Amino acid sequence: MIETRFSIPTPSHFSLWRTVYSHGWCALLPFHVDKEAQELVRIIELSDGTLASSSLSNGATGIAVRVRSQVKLSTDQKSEISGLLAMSLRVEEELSGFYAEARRHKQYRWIPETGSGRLLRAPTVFEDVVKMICTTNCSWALTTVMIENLTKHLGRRFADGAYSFPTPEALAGTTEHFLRKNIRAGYRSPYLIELADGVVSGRIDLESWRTSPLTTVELFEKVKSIKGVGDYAAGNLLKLLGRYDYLGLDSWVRSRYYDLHTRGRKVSDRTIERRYESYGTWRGLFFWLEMTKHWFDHKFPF
DNA sequence: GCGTCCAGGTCTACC
DNA sequence: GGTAGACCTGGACGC
Repeated sequence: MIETRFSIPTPSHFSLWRTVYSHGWCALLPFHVDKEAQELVRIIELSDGTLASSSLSNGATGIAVRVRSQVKLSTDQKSEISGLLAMSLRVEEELSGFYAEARRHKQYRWIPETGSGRLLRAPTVFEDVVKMICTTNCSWALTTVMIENLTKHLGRRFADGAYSFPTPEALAGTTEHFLRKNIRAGYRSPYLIELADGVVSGRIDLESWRTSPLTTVELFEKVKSIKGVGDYAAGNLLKLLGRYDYLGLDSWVRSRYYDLHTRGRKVSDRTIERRYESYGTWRGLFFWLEMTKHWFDHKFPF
């Protein structure tokens, strides 16, 4: 095994572990947090099919990256890995406007101070969409089971025994019966096949969403045109595309809101949305960070 | 041990 | 445009 090391420069107000633990993605394979080594680990599949294992930690000049591969990586391959990791960690996302807005509100000043606000995403939109569909209408425990099954049955095995996330081609090459029986994806199975088929055929261009010229409302409708993606999933996928106009309400976050703001009393979604309207296009990000602030009070980063 | 409910919802048919 | 019912799974809960 050949080891390569490099560093990814980070902007001010960047926190690796606030980003890694920004939501549940770090607990879904191929992402894995090695708490003992204090590293975020994942297998990356490069555009030429090469597999590599990347380990990320805090470094003196940014994110310290350690890559293991079976062949010596070319300059282009190292550059591709660096780009994919930087993109997943939202290193280049412009948040100065968001932080300026946060400083205007006493209750949100902790956000720029802690380097919060960057939401971890997968190297591909395809992976994000598949995972988001697998979070719908089930417990988090079942989501982790479905994603683990997907990677282990349809991903590629690296030398260390870890797996990559399946490609659209790998998913499209299965059957609804296989996904129901082996992945435990249930009624989501035909949705996943249809998504993968659409990507493979070129009918659906998911990767273009990250640089889409569409308005956020238009993009929201486009995301929702994917079978299995409704208001909750589309709202949260937009956050991973850098657009924060939607709250992405689900039962967990509603419950959290009731605990924080209404002493446990249920209120309508419209009431929740009204509370954050004044934060404009950043409202979804303020909302999510407020709902999850307590995670870092108790158990994160280590 | 068994039945029911529900969890980080969505789709379709029907009104 | 609004809503009821169906849809996979698996853990929690009550009996």
